[in-house]
Amino acid sequence: MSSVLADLLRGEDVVHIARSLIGVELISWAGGVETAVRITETEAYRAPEDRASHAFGNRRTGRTEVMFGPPGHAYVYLCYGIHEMFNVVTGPEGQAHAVLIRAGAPSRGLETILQRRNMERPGPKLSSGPGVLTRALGIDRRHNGVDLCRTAGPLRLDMTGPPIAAADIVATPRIGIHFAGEPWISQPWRFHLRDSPYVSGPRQALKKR
DNA sequence: TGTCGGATCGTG
DNA sequence: ACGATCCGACAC
Repeated sequence: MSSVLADLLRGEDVVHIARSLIGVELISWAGGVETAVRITETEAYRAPEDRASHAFGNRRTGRTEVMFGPPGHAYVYLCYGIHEMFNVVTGPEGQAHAVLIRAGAPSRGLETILQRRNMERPGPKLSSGPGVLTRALGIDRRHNGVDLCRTAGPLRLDMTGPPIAAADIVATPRIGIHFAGEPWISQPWRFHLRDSPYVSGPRQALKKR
C-alpha cells in the first residue's frame, strides 16, 4: 500500500521532510476522543552525524530502537522528567532520522484540546511547545512505535489538506540543543509557519517596524 | 547500584 | 532566572 505520505517519509531527506510536514494534519484518537492540529513547527534530527540526535553515532538502545525501524512510525520519549515528546521517524530504514513535532494549530476537538491544556480560564497565556502539543493531543510513551500512515491507528498524519507556500515557511536553528556544539547548533533545521501564533520560541524576523 | 543531565514549561 | 521531576545512559 503506497501513499504520497509514505513515499515522502521513506524517500526524502529528513530536513526536507521536516519542511514538508508544515501544514500536515496530525490526528489523534488518544483517550477515545478525536483531536487534531495542523503542524506549524518542526525540527529535523539527522543521525548518525548529528550530535543533537538521540541516535548520534548510531547508538542503538531501548529508547532509540524505533528510530532504526521503518519510516512513518512514532518515536515518543520523556524529556526533563515531565514532557512527552513526539517525533516522526523517517527513512530509509536503518538510518535513525526523525522529525520532532514542536507545535500545531488546533483543527479538530478544540474543546478537548483546551481542556487538556488547562486553558479553560479566559486569560491569554497562549503557551506552546512540543510538551504542550503532546498533552493537548493525549500523546505519551504508549504511542511509541505506532504506525502514523495507518488510517485506523490512534495517531495519523494526513497531508490531503491545502499545501503551504514555500515563502510562508521560515528556517531557523533548533531550540534547546546547546549541548550539541557546532556546527549542529547553527544548522537551520527548525521550520515554522511564518506569522502563526502557534509557534514556540523565537521567530526569525522579530517584527522591525 | 549510583550519578548525571536533558530536543521543556510556567512562574518570578 | 529557576525549579519541577524522572528516566536513560554510562561508570563503577
